[in-house]
Amino acid sequence: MRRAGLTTDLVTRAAADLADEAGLDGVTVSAVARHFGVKDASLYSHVRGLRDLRSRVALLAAAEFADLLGPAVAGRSGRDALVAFADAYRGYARAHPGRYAALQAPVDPAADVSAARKGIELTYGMLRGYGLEEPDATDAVRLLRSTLHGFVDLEARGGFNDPRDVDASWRRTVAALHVLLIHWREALSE
Amino acid sequence: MRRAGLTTDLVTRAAADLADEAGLDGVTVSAVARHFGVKDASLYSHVRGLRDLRSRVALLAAAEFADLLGPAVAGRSGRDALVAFADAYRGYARAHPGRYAALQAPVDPAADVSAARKGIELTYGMLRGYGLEEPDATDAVRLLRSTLHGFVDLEARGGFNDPRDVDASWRRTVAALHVLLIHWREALSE
DNA sequence: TACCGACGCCTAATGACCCTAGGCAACTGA
DNA sequence: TCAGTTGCCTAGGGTCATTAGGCGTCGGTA
Repeated sequence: MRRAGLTTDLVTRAAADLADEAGLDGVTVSAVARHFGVKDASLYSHVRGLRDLRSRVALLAAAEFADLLGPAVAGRSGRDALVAFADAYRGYARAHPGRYAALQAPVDPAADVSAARKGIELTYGMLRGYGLEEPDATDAVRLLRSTLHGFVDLEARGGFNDPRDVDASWRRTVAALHVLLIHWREALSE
Repeated sequence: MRRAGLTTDLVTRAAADLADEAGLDGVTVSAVARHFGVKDASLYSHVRGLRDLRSRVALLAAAEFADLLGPAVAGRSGRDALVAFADAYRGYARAHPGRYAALQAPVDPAADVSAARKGIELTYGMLRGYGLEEPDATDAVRLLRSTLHGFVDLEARGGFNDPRDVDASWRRTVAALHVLLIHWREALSE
């Protein structure tokens, strides 16, 4: 009987692809097993279970995401960096909706969170060009993450029904964030 | 054998409460049946199935949400209206995380979407005080929804790890949105 | 009050899916 | 070549969604 030649990595990649196609809820042990033409139980040698599988997808996505965002901001600053960062962010979420969703799921505390932290650090680094210091930097990062995530999440769920071009709204949104960050100090002294 | 006295409405309410306690994924036919001390199959006289049940929770939430947001903005305008709106928005999401999550799920096309539309209209109405016209209004509504939803969603998922006070970040975020809306025209002509 | 029809809740049964335990065969390296 | 590892399997138990069909309970009517 031929072996399928599974590995933890192969299984994780298949799960990630499945997530993008069928949604994060579509990532099931059975579905992945089916994809490899293998019985459910066979996957348990490579993956601890469903939680573990989804966790691994999240980790994979976090690494990919950071690898995309890093180059986007490298060598840029200010508005250029923000636009590149935001476009890369939205681009990933659109190209890989399931992976992006996995990214939002609560992380297994035992997992390696370095990739996730790298993403946050990239955001802080990008904002350094706007000259914000604590606690403003934290507030600004939160605002930025909120807006980008919110837009992308609503878009993925089909939350924008109006015919008005969503791309245009996106550009406006990113532009608005830029204006905000520039005038942060003077506008928002508490 | 005593009857439990179920109705579609009772079942929906129980499901909504369950969503807030156990998350939207915790809303299952079995769990609701268990709550009433009834067999799973018994619920199918009142609800078409799991999809229908969750749909009804979303509808219930949409109505509650609109009933909360409406009074919050009534009689206010400008910054006051925005702050009241935003605080009511976040307040609902925090008090009813499962209902809020249900609100984001794709709506059954056959369902009554009037409550959802009412929420959007409230947002447009609130922005009227800022003197925005199309297409700026649509862009502004999208930015607003994105930021509020993003913040609330990240907060619910425990996405804000820093010790810095999340309430303070929220106030800053809402203040930032206000500044943005005031200067929308001059700052963002494309 | 006695009956009757409607329907509320039940049992039974199927099919997904998650997961564990234990076995055999297919690779791997000495 | 042969032994050990381990990849994948069978068997089996549990939860959950859903359908079909039955029975007893309740409200209304004679």
